[in-house]
Amino acid sequence: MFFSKSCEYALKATMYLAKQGDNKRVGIKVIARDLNLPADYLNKVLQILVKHKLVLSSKGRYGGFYLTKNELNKSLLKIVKAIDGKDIFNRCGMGIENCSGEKPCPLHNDIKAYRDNILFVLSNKSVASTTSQINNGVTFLSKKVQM
Amino acid sequence: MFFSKSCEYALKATMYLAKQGDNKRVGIKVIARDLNLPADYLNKVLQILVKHKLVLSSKGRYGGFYLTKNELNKSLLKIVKAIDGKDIFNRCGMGIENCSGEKPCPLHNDIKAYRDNILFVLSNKSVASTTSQINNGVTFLSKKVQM
DNA sequence: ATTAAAATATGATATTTATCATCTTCATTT
DNA sequence: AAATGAAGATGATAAATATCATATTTTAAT
Repeated sequence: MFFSKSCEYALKATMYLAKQGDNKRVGIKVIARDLNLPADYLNKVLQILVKHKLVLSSKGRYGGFYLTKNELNKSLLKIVKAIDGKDIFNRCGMGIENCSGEKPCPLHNDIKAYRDNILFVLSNKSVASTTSQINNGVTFLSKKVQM
Repeated sequence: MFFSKSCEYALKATMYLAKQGDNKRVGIKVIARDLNLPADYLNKVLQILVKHKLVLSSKGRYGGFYLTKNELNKSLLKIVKAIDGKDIFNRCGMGIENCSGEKPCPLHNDIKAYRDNILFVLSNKSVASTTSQINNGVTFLSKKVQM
């Protein structure tokens, strides 16, 4: 309905890493177990984020995925765009090719208004910003209450 | 990003039929040609709408798909729900199973606001309401300007 | 009655997305 | 240096969605 599954996984995983704090390396198996996600698939997704430098990784023993201050300050929008592509926020809601402000589809203005809004939210929320609410038990990343 | 292709096709086709006016029967080939959509697939989609009584049809020579006042007054939301299912507006944006107001994911409130807005628009816009703007050249259903 | 033109029903194929599995590369510990 | 445990790369499979194709049923005109 909104993001692809890959994108959902990417968001969960980065928020999860953020929650673990600065520079804490976590292996894919642990992330997948805690978030209840298929490990190998999540791995692929994270590798895309690594390529986009939205997540860091180190190989070898005691390696894993992690974030530093730099990654923690990036917006959630960057995660979304890295996985679902740059123009999921531009594509016409009715699938009309050259739908635009000048030549809109019947839903263009309605959809655009609200989309711009969510775009704004995602571009203004940093990965780090989700952590405190999660730690306070205000929001959750999985069915299970705590990890 | 929002609706499935099937749903996009359904919306286009009903708006197209609305534009043709009351009781005007149009065959699938003509609809598909005018909207630039794959005819056989569109056919399948329209048959779902027929089953939901959102579109009427008559078989045989001079048959086709059409709308009456009754169908014209139904909301766009009904089209969407018939094709993409009842709960595309409820499913958690991050894919968390029991995400809810009490136990929200980190994006719950933002996404909910967005979706509620779209839901409101769709439930308040009738199929017929899209016609005049299309006829006035304010909005469009396909690349081609007129049909 | 026959025929033609339409929807309806159904199944096969293709494409996209998601998942599973395996092998390679690399860094760290011993 | 060797062994281990992690990410990285790649390919195979499965599932969901979209598309293509065909045979059947129905209606209306002739």
